[in-house]
Amino acid sequence: MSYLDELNSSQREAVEAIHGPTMVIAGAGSGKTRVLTYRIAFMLEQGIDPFNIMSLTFTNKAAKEMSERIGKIVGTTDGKNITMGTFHSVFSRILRYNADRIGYPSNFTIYDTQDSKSLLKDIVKELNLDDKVYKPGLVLGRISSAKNNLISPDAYVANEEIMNEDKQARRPEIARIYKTYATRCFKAGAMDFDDLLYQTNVLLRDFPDVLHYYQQKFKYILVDEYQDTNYAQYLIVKKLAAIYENICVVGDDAQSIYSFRGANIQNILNFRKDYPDFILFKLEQNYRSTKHIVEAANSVIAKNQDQIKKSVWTDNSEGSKLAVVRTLTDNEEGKVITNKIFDLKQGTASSYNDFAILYRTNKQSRSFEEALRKINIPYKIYGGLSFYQRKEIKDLLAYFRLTTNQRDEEALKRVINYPRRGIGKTSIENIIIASNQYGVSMWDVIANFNQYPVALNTGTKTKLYEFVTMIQSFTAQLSKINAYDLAQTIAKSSGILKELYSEKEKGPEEVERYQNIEELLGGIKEFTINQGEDDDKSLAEFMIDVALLTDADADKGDEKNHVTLMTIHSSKGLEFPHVYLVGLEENLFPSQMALNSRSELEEERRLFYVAVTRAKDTCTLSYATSRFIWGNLVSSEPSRFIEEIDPKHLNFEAQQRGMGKSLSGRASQFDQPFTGGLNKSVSSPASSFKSLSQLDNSKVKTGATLDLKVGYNVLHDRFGKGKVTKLEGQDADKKATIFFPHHGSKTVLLRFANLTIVDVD
DNA sequence: CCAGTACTTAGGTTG
DNA sequence: TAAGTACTGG
Repeated sequence: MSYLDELNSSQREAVEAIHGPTMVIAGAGSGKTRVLTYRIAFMLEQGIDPFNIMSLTFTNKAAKEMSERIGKIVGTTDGKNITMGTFHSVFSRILRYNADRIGYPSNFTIYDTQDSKSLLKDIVKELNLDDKVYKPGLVLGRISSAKNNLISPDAYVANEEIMNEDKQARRPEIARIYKTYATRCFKAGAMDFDDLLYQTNVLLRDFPDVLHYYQQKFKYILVDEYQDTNYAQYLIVKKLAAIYENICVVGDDAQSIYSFRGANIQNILNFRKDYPDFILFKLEQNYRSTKHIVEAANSVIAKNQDQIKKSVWTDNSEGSKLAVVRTLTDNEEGKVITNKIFDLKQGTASSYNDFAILYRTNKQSRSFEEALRKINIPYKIYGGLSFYQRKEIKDLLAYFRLTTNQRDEEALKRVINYPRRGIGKTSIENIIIASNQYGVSMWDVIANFNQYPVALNTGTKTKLYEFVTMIQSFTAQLSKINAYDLAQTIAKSSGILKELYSEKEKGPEEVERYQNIEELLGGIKEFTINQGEDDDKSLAEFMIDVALLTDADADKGDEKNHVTLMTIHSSKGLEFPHVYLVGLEENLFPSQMALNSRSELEEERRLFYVAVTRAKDTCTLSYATSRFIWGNLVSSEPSRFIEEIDPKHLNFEAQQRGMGKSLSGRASQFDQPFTGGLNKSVSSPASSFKSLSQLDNSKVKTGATLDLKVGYNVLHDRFGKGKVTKLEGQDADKKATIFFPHHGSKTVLLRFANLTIVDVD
């Protein structure tokens, strides 16, 4: 029972109330994760079977942290038997078990956002709609919010309010796109991220026996970050908890920062309605931050109208006031903050891990990155392109996806001609047309030409046949060899490894790509054998979760000594001794787009609250009086959020001067107009000369008539001397693959390449 | 097929 | 400005 002694009285009450509906409103830094983990430990101690517990989180990061902490307290065996993870991962597994009920294969693919957008782009084209009006991201957003509110394509058309919204936005065809999109996903045996929640709802709605089974299994349900759940998630939880009502939700309305993508604060109010006899616990003591920080944050959030009343307080020391720093430009902001970090680190013997720079938008990272690099401070930027989104990784994964699910159209489109095997755009379009015509998947078409005739020439059919046979040979090995061996086989036989290897000479980016592939294969190797089970894991098993993984899963235990740079959104749930909250300017934070309505402005304010409460010891606020926005220097006003802080918690620092020599980069370009505009008059005549000289270009190429043979040495205009290694195509399409010592292997069309034969060795 | 250029567009982000 | 895509000339 020793761990219970580590809790304060309200924490302890929240831990011990394991029966019936409970809601825990947990202020920032109030020990929320501790309560959740101890609560589970307490349940097990009371004899509750871990198989009957389900604990849901909103992010991978939170899920991982929770599972580690629980493992430590209750031991790994019990820990493993608890159903724990994000909504998406937990319900994707349940969907796989029951896929046949709703007409999906159990090995359905999960489309990520890129896949969804690429499919939507195709559909917009096929329906002959304007791709400027129906931009993939925007359309996906509409579809996503429909699914999050459990609105099917048919219900969408029938819903007047929604249809009117679309009409007024001059996008009346979204309903049609949605319907086509849903059909295509289904045909491909694929679910997008929103489907994982939407289809779970369908499953639980249409199959009472399935619902009953999971109601009995999950007698105890915990939901973290409840303020960030959307309607689809809310309803799943409500249904599963309907019999036993042992449900505990934990959240903080003041930290709700995802309403822009469907999170619904209403869920907290619904909870009161759904379980009138629920017990409410409030965790109000902050253990993280100094008094100045807690009270500064409180004074700002008090300006919000929509909130559950609570008073967060702390027993910690008073600490120092929040510093407010003003700089002239965004570049100077980078330098000043960086120097402050350097000085504080020297003065306090702390580690660079103790520092975080938080910003509203990802693109603000640039000036800090440059400044940190200049004075050699190690840093790590979170966010941006994740490992699993990189092109080379997605390419190889597409082969894996196709191996486990041939109907996966996005995977097929990605690799059908990568590495190049002479299957062109027109051929692919014809295959898509045929697949729509026959109502089958693209794979069905290319694997059964007899059954589904397509407009393709024999040569292309032969190439497709080879491709199909290759994939089938991979599939045949799924149950025979382990994940790592099959992954290796695919990487080699598909030609991807070779392709990347041959590009390695080109430059550091190509080398990195090759290394990324090696890293992925290494990760699969670890997955295959590391599990300690009797049997090796298969590639199909590896693919189950891969679409749901993020960078947080990729870099394992990276305890390097670095300053952290991230957006405020991704900082939620984290804490740092020293926080630098930068770019505090009107129209940036709060974002210009949030100024239209009170509710949007209040979400920005909650975001500000989240940012300030990440800090344990010091918090520095900074803004620049001018900043480059899309190439123009725009002057800016300090953020209203600074004024909203009770000034007794603030310390306005004198403006920093002479930090760097000259304002570098874009700042000096700003000076140019004042120095006479000379640069302008230099550059434009030069470019007009160039276009004049292009006009009288009358060179004529006759390369196609060259009688080339493999082994000839030839001279190319641009690449110099090289040796012909391969010849293919007829007449106008005749092309040669030539190895150039300085540029690697290139394939050129003879019609265009101005080749001269040097010798015929 | 390759590479250079003209043109477009620009929010925060998890799974 | 910067990055990404579509187009075009060789």
